[in-house]
Amino acid sequence: MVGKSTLYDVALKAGVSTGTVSHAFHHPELIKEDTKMKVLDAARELHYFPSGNARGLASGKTNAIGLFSFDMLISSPLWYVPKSNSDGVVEEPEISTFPLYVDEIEHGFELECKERDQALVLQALPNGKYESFVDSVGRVDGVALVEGFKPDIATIKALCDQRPVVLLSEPKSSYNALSIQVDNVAGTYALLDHLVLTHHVRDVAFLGTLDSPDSYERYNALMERAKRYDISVTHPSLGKWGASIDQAMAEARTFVEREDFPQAVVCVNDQLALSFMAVMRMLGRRIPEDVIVTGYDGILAGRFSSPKLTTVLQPSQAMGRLAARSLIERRGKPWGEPKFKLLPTKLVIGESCGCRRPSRPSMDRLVAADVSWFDSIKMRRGHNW
Amino acid sequence: MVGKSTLYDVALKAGVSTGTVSHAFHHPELIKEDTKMKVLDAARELHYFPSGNARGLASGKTNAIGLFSFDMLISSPLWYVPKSNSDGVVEEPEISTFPLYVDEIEHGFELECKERDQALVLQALPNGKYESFVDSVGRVDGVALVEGFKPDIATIKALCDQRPVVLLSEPKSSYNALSIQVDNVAGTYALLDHLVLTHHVRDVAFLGTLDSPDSYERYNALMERAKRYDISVTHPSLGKWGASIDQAMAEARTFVEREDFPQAVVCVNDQLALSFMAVMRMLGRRIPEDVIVTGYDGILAGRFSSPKLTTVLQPSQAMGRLAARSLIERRGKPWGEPKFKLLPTKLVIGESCGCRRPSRPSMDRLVAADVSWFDSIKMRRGHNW
DNA sequence: CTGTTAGCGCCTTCAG
DNA sequence: CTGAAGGCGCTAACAG
Repeated sequence: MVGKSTLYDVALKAGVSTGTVSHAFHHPELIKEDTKMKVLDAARELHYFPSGNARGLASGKTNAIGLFSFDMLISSPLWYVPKSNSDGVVEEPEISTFPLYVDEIEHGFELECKERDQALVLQALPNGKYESFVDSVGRVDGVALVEGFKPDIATIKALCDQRPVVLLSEPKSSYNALSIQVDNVAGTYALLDHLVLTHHVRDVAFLGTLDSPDSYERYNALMERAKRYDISVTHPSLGKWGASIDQAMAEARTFVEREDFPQAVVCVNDQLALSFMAVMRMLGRRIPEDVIVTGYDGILAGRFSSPKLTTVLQPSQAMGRLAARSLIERRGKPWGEPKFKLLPTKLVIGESCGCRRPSRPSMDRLVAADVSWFDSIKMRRGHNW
Repeated sequence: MVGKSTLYDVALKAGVSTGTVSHAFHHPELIKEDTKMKVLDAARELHYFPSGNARGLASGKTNAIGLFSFDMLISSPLWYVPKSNSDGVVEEPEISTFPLYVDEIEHGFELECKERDQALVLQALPNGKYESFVDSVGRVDGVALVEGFKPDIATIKALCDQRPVVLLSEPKSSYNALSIQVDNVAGTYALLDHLVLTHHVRDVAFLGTLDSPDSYERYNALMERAKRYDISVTHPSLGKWGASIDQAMAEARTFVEREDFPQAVVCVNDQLALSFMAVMRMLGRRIPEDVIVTGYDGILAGRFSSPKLTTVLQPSQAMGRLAARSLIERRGKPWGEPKFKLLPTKLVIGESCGCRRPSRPSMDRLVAADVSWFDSIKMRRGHNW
């Protein structure tokens, strides 16, 4: 009863051989309808759940693809912390979360898998932990690695020769993998063009550490474009910004008092931009009147911030979908050569750059704007409302 | 080079036996430091990735837990479709998504797995497809099933005797599984109390099909509580609401013209509530002036809708976390008896019930309200800003 | 059409 | 401390 039954049990019960049982599942056309039914019935009665491991081992594939990240993927969301109301009515017990950049990638990945009926294994690997990485890789037919991975380079390279690998947010490489990246350069150019041409910005600071390919590209592109307008770009250190809110306030205080405090602050991502805006506000500075702030990524929270964040939007979901699709289509076959795909970015004008928007986004716009919104809602529970 | 190397290759290269290699990985204390290093080096040089399947087969565990849903999990999000601006400035290329109820559950599940360094397999199963279900189960040591599953009852029951199973949004059952549900009754009571006592509602309609344990409970609780106040509850059919927006408009039109059109509409979930509000608005009705609308779940979109949605909030993330944690702690061992856990709900007052809020939620509140928001942001990229 | 059998890659006693 | 060997549950030839 409690014991798990195996293929042998099924064969025994059905009075056939194991080969036949296997055929009944995978090559039903090879056996008689009659015996097939016998087998299926037996399996059902025994509550037979085939072992995925044994299957995989025998057939040489795991039948699953992976999305691994070495850092904080799936992790800390952007909290929305409700304050208890002045009249005491509202006191929400659970904090809501805004999906971030990697969440969107992940979501796209999942959507694609779901639509293709693919199993997906998600794993967050402790950064730099060689063994866990090596371990996990053996569990999937192909894997997408999210930016931030820094295990042994040679290992990654070898992996690319053994199975299909997608490198997300990575520039063109010499690995036999598919690297997918967004067009940071075009996005940055568009951003600076807007700041300069529309808002007459003459000096900007780039905020954020250069610790990923994206951040490098963004910084470099900004420097590059700045030459064209002959404007200055500083890159002030954030110091202990991330240590605590007090530390961030301290850093911000020194920053605003510098005589080269800029007209515009280009943050390396939306999270930083949002927290920077918040801290500025706590210091009594207004945005965009006192300082213009922009971000990168286009996360949902930025559309509901006040002021609405001007940012360089990335097709994060599309990125995730593309990764999954590519992996699935390779069916375990590694790329024989380096591949590269550049996804477009798009400048999204908010209010934090000084533009005025007609109104705050509201759910009114949802339906009014596009019926597909409605269609998407109704899908969820199989039209059962 | 391209061939995947196995344990044998490593043994050969290290000049030891396969058993020793295995020991080097799993029982290093049993072998000499010296030979261990030899093995590890060999493995590294060969870029040896152990087969998860073989490991699992030999050790009898998959080392992963699953989150399965039989329907639309991970699926259609609530789109935010940006309209291109009147001044033509904004034309956002990608639609953003609001996470829904199941997304929050999933997120909690993932967070818990990540924190515990657990691999997680996600799979959306075609509803009622017995085989794919049976297939997928063999890939994990334990599984959480999201509401909406309707495969062979006996199969589920048998599964519960073989591995740990968590049933989400399911009432107490006789299965040897852990069922987790939210307190719909208390939530509904609180909701109706508020509507009656604060807004003097005398008649309400319950909107939504009764096709899940939660929906039944909500409806029943509403009926029950209504007795106490001696008010009437209708349950109008939504007809082809989900078919298209035109159909929904048509349904809504007949509904508003009924002479028993109620003061308040209690929708079975937030999505329905949001789309109902949208459709009402398209028909020229105001909310809450013309009709009060409420939902269930407490999804993020409802906090940014206009008017802000009054709803019965569920601790969805906590539910996901609890499921994952329970599964991990069982380590493949099935529950020997039915278990049940009831999670609390909380009435969240918005504006759609007629209450007035001091202000629209804005990102200002984020920091002002709670420093933990800041802390949560900074975590993301390992403090590297 | 069905049965037989040899692995798949690894782990784990059990000898040595 | 290390090597040898059986077996985990299933698939896929290959016979019959």
